[in-house]
Amino acid sequence: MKANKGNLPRIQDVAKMANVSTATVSRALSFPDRVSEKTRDAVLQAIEKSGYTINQSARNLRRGGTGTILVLLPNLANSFFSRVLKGIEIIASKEGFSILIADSQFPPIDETAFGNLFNISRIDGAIILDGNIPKTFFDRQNDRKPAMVFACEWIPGSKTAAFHIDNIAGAMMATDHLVALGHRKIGHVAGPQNNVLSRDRLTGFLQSLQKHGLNCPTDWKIQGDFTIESGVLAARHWLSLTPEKRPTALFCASDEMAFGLISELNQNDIKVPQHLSIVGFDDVEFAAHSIPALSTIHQPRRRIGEAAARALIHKIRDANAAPLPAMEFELELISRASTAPFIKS
Amino acid sequence: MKANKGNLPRIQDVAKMANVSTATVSRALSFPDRVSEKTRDAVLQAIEKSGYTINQSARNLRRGGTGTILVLLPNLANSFFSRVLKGIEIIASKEGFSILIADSQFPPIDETAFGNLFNISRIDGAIILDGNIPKTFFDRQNDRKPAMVFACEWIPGSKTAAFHIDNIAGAMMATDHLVALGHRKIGHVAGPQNNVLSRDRLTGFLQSLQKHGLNCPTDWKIQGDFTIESGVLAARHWLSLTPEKRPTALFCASDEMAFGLISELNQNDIKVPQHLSIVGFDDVEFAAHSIPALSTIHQPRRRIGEAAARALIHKIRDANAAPLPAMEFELELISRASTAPFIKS
DNA sequence: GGCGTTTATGTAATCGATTACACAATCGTT
DNA sequence: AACGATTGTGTAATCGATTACATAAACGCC
Repeated sequence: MKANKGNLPRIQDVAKMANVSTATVSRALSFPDRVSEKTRDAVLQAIEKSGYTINQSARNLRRGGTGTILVLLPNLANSFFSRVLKGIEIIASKEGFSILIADSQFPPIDETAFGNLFNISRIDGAIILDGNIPKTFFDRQNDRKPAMVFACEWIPGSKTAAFHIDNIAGAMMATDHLVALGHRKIGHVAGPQNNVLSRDRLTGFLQSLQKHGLNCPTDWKIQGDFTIESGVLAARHWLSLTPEKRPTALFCASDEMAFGLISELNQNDIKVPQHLSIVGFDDVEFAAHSIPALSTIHQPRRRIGEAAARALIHKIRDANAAPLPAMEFELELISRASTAPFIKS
Repeated sequence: MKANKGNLPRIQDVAKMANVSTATVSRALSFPDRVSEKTRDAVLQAIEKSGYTINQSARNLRRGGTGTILVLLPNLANSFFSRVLKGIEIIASKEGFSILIADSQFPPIDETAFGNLFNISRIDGAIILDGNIPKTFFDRQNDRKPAMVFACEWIPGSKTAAFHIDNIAGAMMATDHLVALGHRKIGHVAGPQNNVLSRDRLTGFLQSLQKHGLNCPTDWKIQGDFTIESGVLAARHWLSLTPEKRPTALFCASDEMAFGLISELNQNDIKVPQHLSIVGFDDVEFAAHSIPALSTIHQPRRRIGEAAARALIHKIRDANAAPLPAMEFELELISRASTAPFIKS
């Protein structure tokens, strides 16, 4: 009944109520089948009655963990990532982990800040959604590093487990779709140059073209950076081409860019899909409701987050355990109103 | 040089290196002016050389805190909230707190889950972005509760500090804008019924109308719930009215709804702003790039998150300290292309 | 019935930092 | 010079849960 000064019941209080030792209470919680059914019930009842909840700091201290995982994302204020984050959150909270969130790009962090984030005394592991973190960091093998997994992005050649879709396949699906609609002059708005996603999506785009015996002049490969603004710039580039030299369809490496592109074209009285077909990538929230509704490649963002979190926690709990089996994330081409059959003019 | 088995330097290792006691090391870190300059330097140097970092679990256990704050938001996969979250994250990580994120509405949580989240042995405090959490929870005064502040939303009548814009003023600005453009038949697409933001925005809307001697028939008050989909439904409602009985302008309580509304109207060959002017609320990312670009009310989401986090941490550090002074968050009417002067037809 | 095994539980050391208390050295004042 | 106040530092208890080790009881088998 009476608790200690801090007013919160401790394991001792529960032990007293249930007439057992603290060790037994601890075991009843951590290894229920190590105690007899009778005592387990008594303990659970005492816990119920006292309103006891475990003191995580004490447990973490004793167990040598921190109970928190770091989620490093390029930009939190981006709904693409917040969906993934949601998947992570679902698993993490179910498993009793807190989340430490950090943006790597805004504000940009330097390597020292980086070391602080990854400080093993603060976190048990990290989920990294940014393939552009300093490589030197990963190469350091001398000191203790927390468990890590990648999600969505990754570092090519790294042995760290990575959870992401097959971006090459996705880009091929998108491009195939345009070809199937009869387009032969197809361009690409690419993501940032040093990014793995951009690279793979470009590769998939080119592979699809090659498969169909098409090619893409330099003029039709437009450099972007995934942002709406770069989509606007891409539109200006397209507009700057002489009309007969314009592609009739564009594959954009992100929905955001497609969005900015369409917006700017609209300002200049170019209609999508009548004058130009456009496919995006990601199927973000607004894709279904933009004008016109955007054809795009859907990827299961929440499931990716969940898978990454599960794998990380698995690794944290047993560093030497076999990694969870690799996962396939299904992709889907969502054909909406921004793409239409090519019509000879 | 040699560390303990776990391989991480502890405060003892630092103490030994600096030839002082652990107490002194601890003081050098927590109360730098309680130790002489000479020893402080020695300690800092030892810390530097050993790469020592504090073990948060141990500190938390001893100090009786958890070092984590709960952020409760209605839906993480919503860029409005993720911007606020970013502000929170900036302050929290600067102050050494981890964040535990929870969605209150998706998946919905019951009162038990709620109690678990707010368990004081897991968190030091909470920032609540959802005004719809169970009232009974707040009324319980018997047991220990963590420190709390509201952000964006709040519970009317609650004494808990709340950080949010003046929604009534914002709604008035939006409505005044439509009136200034010459509109006299103005409708409103409201947010969910049990929501404080909806309520205040409706109030501001009505106050503006009254100020200008206008009124709003029931038909022109359309019930929504802040989502894109409910904007689509609002469009259908508007379309169902006989043309001469339609409002010529609508104030939408959220940008999302305005977005869905415009999208659906567009499907039905109604052009914004030629046939109907529309103002939104929040100035979310895509507002500037939708077609047409959306006129809306801008609110400083990140600053709200920062202010809330600062206030919460202040309260956690000293429960009895005077609360930080209330803040004013500036609002701004952003006039874009979705609103146009009323033209007699 | 006796002995090895399994099962259930208790005792007490331990994780690493903080801080109450004690003590010594230095300072300021008259 | 003597005494109280101040400053700087060390010793050791403490936060609460976990777990290695010990022990006791119950079981199984010949």
